[in-house]
Amino acid sequence: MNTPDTRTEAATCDVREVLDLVADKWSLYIVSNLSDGPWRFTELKHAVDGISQRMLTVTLRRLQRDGILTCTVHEVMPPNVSYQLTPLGASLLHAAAPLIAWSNGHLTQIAAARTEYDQSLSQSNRTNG
Amino acid sequence: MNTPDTRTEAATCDVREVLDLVADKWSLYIVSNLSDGPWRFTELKHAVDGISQRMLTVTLRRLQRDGILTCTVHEVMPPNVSYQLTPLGASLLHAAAPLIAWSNGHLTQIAAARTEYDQSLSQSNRTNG
DNA sequence: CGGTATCCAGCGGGATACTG
DNA sequence: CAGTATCCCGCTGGATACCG
Repeated sequence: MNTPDTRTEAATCDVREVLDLVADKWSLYIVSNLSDGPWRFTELKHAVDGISQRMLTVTLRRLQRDGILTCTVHEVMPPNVSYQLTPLGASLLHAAAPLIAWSNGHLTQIAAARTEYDQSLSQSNRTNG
Repeated sequence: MNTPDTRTEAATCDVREVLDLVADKWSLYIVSNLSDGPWRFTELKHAVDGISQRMLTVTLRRLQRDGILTCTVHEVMPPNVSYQLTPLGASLLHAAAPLIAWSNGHLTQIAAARTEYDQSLSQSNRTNG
């Protein structure tokens, strides 16, 4: 068992099965929001901007199934359901934190790269007819 | 300008624009493979198991547009095209490394959580009719 | 060798209406 | 309040054929 060096661990096919956890449209938002503690369904719906009721339910179930969060139902009227990260979920958020930070830090750089690429494309289009 | 504490940076809507870089089916594989240095098209096609010619081209163009990698064309016969990470791409891979490592380390735990969840579902189905 | 072009199936996900 | 159910559109991505 060697200690891994600076070399990045390879992303194998198995990894994608797990990366799909956060590779969909909403999971990382939800997990990120739950870092504070338990949230109720409607609170999440307002916090996660633009999510539909259906996708919130679907995504929560998926994350619950994968052991990322727990769903606690208080059977009162009106119903009270709260979601919070499991230790596994917290560790996922912890692992994703550098990538989230990287995203926040490189938004403008990437936007610039896109603009430059698109412009160089339209330039060559004019040149080549 | 406060120094961020242990609290995870929030994933805002902007972030998804960037996370989409790696949230598709193939990007992270390709970026991960390119950590070694420049690769040619066909080499990548063999390294990234299961990818089609079309998806390799599409994904490489997207990553190139976003400034993650560069495409160098040697106009000889037969054609020789090599791809390699930009500094931006290398920093992306660096930021994604913890998440990739987390995925590798929790494959079994997540599979177990899924099995347990599915079994508890079928149990309650039998109970409730 | 390294692409493009075209066609098409599957599913992610939005809108809407209904329920306990 | 916290969901389900249904419909449907668009995009991702696979298969295949052709090109410089």
